[in-house]
Amino acid sequence: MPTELNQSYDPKTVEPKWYQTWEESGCFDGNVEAGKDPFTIMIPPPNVTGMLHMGHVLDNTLQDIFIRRARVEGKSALWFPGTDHASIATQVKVEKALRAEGTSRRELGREKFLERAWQWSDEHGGIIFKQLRRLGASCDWRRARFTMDAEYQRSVLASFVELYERGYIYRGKRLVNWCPASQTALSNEEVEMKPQKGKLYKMRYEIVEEPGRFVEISTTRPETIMGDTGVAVHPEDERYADLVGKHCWRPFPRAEIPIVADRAVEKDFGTGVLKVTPAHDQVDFDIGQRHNLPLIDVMNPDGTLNALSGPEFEGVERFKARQMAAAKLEELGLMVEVEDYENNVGFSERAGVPIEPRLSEQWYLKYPKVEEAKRAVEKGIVRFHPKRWEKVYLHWLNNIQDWCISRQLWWGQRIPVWYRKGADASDPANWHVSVDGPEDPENWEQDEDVLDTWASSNLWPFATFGWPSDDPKVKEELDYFYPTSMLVTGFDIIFFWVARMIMSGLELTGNSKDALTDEEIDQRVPFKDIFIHGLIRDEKGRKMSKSLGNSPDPLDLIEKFGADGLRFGIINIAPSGSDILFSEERIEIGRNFCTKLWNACRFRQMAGGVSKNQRLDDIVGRLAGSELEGYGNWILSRLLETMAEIEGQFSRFEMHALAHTLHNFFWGDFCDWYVEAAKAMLQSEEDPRHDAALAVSDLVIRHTLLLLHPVMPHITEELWSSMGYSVDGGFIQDGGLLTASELKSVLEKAGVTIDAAGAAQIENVKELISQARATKAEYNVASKRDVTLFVTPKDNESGAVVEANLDTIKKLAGAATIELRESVDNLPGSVSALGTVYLDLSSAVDVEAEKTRLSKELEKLDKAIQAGSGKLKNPNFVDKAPPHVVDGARKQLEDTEAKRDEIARLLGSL
RNA sequence: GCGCGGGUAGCUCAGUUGGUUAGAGCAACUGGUUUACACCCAGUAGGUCGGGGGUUCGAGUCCCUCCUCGCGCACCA
Repeated sequence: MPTELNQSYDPKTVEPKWYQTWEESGCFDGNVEAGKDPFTIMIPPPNVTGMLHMGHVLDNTLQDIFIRRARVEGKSALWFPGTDHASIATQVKVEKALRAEGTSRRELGREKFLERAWQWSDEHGGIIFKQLRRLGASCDWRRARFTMDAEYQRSVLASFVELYERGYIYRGKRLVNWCPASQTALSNEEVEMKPQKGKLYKMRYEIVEEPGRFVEISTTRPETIMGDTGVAVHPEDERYADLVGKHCWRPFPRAEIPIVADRAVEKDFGTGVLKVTPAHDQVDFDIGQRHNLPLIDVMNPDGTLNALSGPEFEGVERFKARQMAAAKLEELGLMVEVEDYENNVGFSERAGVPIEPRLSEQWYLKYPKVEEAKRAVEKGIVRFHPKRWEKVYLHWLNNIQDWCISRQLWWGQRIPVWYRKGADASDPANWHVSVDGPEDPENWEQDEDVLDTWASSNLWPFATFGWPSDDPKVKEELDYFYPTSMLVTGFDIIFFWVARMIMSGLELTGNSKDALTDEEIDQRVPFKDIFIHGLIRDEKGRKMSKSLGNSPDPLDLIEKFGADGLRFGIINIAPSGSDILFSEERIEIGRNFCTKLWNACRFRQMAGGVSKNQRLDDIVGRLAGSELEGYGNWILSRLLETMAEIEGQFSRFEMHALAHTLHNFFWGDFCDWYVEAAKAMLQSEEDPRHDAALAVSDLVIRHTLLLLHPVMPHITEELWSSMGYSVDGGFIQDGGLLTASELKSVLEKAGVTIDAAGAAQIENVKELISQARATKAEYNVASKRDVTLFVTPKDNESGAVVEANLDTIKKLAGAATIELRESVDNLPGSVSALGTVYLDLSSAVDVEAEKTRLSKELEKLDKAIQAGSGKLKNPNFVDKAPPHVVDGARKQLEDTEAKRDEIARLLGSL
């Protein structure tokens, strides 16, 4: 039942009301529905303890738009929500809390620590779900999954076991990126290279075989001298050729170390001599391997030096040790010089400290189906939007290295490997790898480590459904919803997450196979379209961050602008694929648009009779048979154009343009022109156009609501119901949005035809009105509503159009009378396609001002004519350009010349 | 070093395959309460499309080159 709208729109009451109604009704539930096409999006799971920030607002608004559009189109839409345990991030937070209490995870022990972590995630978790609800996210909350749920954990362990059995997972001892703060290994992707200002120390080592002779060596890390087990030069470096095979003295602890030749050394850098510390540098490690140099690890896991570095360094923190080592070199007279130096240092992304290459034993994944993952994108089975991200993705895959998946953390899925007690743990014969563990656990010890967070989230598109399982329901749902329709995320996790999901989907969602056909790829990929959006930055282009305090709380913005206002605002300012400069001012447009929509509907309600709105057929029936008047024809043709435009924008993922299209159509075309023109027809109920004008309004509003609903779900739902469109209390999502061509044929079947030529005439009428308004403004009578206008029509047809639209022209231009004349002299006028419109001034015309204005216009037209005629005189243009372009140019020139002549005449008549 | 993206009105951005006199929103300015809306209405002004060269009948759009800003990857101790 339609209800009367309040004077102003209040999102604070309307939005929560509808959200609750929706959720209670189960209308967000995504179910297998035979006969309906599925449309699935898996949410990029936010951190379980995370709070909603602007990035989430953008990401989830976009997802909700696609999901709700799918529902309005009659698909079975499933938006699958959940949260990620964020192993390292969460553990860091819990440990921080423990430190504040004066304790630590080690003191607590694994079991107690995990209790605390669970407690933490229970307390802080779920907040973001509430916030997403407030934003209007239409997730199927029944299904919400957490990556630490028992069932999900089993999926993760099952994937480990499966990949192990298929030979992709192995254990290896090598240099890893070690984070001394979190004391865990990290993957290459978790290391961020940052330029650092430091020192380059040039020192000298004495040659053992030639006392008194020294080689000079540059280093940025003197604290690792104690781990040096060699010195290397380039094999073709003549300066040092005679030294290769000899030895030099490592100053402390003093020892002889060999001089080797290796191609990894850059001749031209520094002195061309490299100190080799195999245990603390990747390049050095490789050199060491090639020359059988021993490894001396001089550091503890926490970044302090150990006993091997000598008594005076033992227990000293690494940066302190650097200074001490430098001082000691000075003392020994071995320092040659120290200069300021900037180089790139790897930082732990989470803990923010420099990582330490460290030798340790870890679990690695050799990525499966790399070739297929490339092929999926190269062949367009999986498509990035914008397309340029394909290159980034492929580049990463082309340089892919095995992934270190074990973490020395406790919060996460514990690696499902057991080692036989008392046996050689390095021998796989003594391993037990399974989801449930050995049957005689007393004889085994489980691996202490957990898996990298991303090693669990990369299963998200299928593990959430219960994979792997023999349950027919799981199979049925996967068959129906998987591969999912699209993924919406930021470019910052293309490597971390997107690429890995594709590879795990390819490997795990079917039988073990060495190679896949294109068809198999098509069935196994986790999604078909990847919509990559930019990051939100502040108005100065800086990243939003807590420390800068430049990140607004989305809930404050919702308070101010409403969730719908914020949603529209953020989409409206988000250019496709590049970063978004956020400013609150730019969100206002969303709130203003809500208000406009509300008021336009309120205006329509005041005219009465909205109870006849229910079905599309009802409205179309009210139009049937009668011929559409000009503006009605025009706005309906604009509606069909707009609908078609939006269909294209959805298919091309142009959400930014979508917002503009909707805004322009509803505000610029419907409110500013149609409604204003319709006022003239609504003035009297006897006006023969009265009922049709109402029906046209109803048709436009109905479709605007349907088109806008994905972007602004709450207000459109409220209006859908208040304006009487709801059938038996049904939601707008069941409104059955037709395509532009479907709607066109529905109208045609009812005898309502949209006439393109008629619509073009109205565009001309609009132009004439604008010209009249401009002339009035020029003479400072813009606000007078009783002026007289004269029109000298261009031809009979134009005259007829003006006659036919006389009352709306009067209304919209603000004139009491309009007279059609053969000619008019001595009055200011403007030229339009239909003819010249003059302003009748009772007072004298400011001839000089008018001359200036017209001369300026004349000048502009002359320029255009010159360009146009020059073009047409050019035989090359006439011969080579396609005929329609030449005709267009000719027509253009004629029109412009006519306009020029008319203005010249006006000017002359003054 | 390799790669990607941007440089169009004061600001933020559109500008499909090259084809009318390059658009929008905001800000500015002028004038306004008319059957909803000042979160409004009407109007005005503002751009040699980063520079240079080329292809073409025709270039904001294609090619080359340079400048400039941002980002990613790699990395020499």
